[in-house]
Amino acid sequence: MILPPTTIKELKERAQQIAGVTIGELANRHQANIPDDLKRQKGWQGQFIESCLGADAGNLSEPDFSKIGVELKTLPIDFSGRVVESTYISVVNISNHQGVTWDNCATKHKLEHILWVPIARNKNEALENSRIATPFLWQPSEMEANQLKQDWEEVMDLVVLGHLGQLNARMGEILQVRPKAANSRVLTDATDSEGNHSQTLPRGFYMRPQFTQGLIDRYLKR
DNA sequence: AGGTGATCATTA
DNA sequence: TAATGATCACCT
Repeated sequence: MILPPTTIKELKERAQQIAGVTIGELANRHQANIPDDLKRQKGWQGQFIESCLGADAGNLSEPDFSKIGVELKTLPIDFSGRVVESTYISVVNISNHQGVTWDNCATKHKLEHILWVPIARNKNEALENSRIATPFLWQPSEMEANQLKQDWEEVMDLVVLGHLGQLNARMGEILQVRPKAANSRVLTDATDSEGNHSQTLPRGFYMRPQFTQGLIDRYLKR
């Protein structure tokens, strides 16, 4: 176990130490085994980087580095710097949203300060050849923060009104809503538009690749 | 069951 | 081929 960083500076220094390193080299340093692929261990890279940097929030709905309020996100890119996937942020609270506002929700807290760890890989190439690019700390600008809030509130307004059928992945400029469950048969409790109990597929908030591509372009390129 | 970490796989 | 919908592993 690696102790959690107690300052932003300490986290920065740790992040800098993995810049440019391949997953294979990092696994050697930590005497960790690398899976053959991610088909059955989709979160392996993210959890591996977490353990390397000392994330301590476990599966609490709080930022990974609890003492300094920083969330860690690995960001898959290809070797030309293209973002290849969306970024999961948090669950959409469908069944227990009473009293939850943008300002007190876990989604906002996670988005307030993120350490992005871009990891480049070629599809169909061994995971050990993935290479960590330069990690960077990011905080939303005022405009970005406003847009994030708007995206979140549009979704939660539908949830509060019980208009769950209107939730879809086309909503949202930065954040979108997509299924987040073990499979499509999983159900979570909900309330429909007439106030009756119902059930629906659990959803999560994801950052659109177009947005994270903008971050990569800003931070990783000149 | 519902969070965390996400990527896979099919559709449009 | 980008985007949507589906899925996998681990943890509490």
